[in-house]
Amino acid sequence: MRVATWNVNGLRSRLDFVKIWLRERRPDLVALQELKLEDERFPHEELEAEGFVAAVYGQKAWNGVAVLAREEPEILQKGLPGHGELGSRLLTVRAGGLSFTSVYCPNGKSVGHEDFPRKLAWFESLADHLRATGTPARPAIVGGDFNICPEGTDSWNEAGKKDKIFHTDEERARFRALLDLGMVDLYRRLHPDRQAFSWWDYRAGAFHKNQGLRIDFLLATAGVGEASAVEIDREFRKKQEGLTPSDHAPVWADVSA
DNA sequence: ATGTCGGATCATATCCGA
Repeated sequence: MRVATWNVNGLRSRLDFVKIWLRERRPDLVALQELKLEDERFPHEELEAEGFVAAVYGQKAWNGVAVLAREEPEILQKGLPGHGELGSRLLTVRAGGLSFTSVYCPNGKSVGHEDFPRKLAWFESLADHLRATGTPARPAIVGGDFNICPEGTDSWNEAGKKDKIFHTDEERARFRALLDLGMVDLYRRLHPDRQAFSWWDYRAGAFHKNQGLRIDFLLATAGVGEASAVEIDREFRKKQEGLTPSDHAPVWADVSA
């Protein structure tokens, strides 16, 4: 079974691009983030034509998460309890024999901004929620845009970004706490020394210069087992058939479940 | 280059967020 996560940066603008990727990579379970649309505007019919049934937790203009599955997913959770004011950022379903979560973690803007402590608190609540729902003890995958570089190698400019947003010890401690629940970053486990990024700023030719960050992850519990392949789909950060890509590349993994 | 995107709005230009 192929699972994936992708921050699409606006599903209405990205739909044709997403369809190209779905046809090329044939995933079975996809966590989408940054839909930027309300539930009633989700393109169910077009995605059903591609062979997917979607569960959606949308929001007007900002945020919004969804899961694409091969069979009707059962919704287990919409939203991180206690954090509704930060928008639609979490959706958990039962699909493909897994608990499967799509998360769009808060950006935080900058250290010192009022959003930064909110980001840290959001991560603490995410860990609490996963623990309280017994997620680590079950076959589960949490996929999404975490807006944190867990280690120096996950940044194109670790030295220059020291103590800057996405690179702080505070954020890294919150991310590590998720792993300490009993989850593993599937990409990093299979590629322990590889520097690869999943996001590049649209501005300043960042992609061309490979000035990126690895901030999109598939976190899996022990019940999922080892992935036979995990890739960051850099090809799909490039234009496809003249269509503009998201600023994030998809990340996919082949798991045995 | 504070350089590009997507989306919303007292819209046809400017803002916000990333």
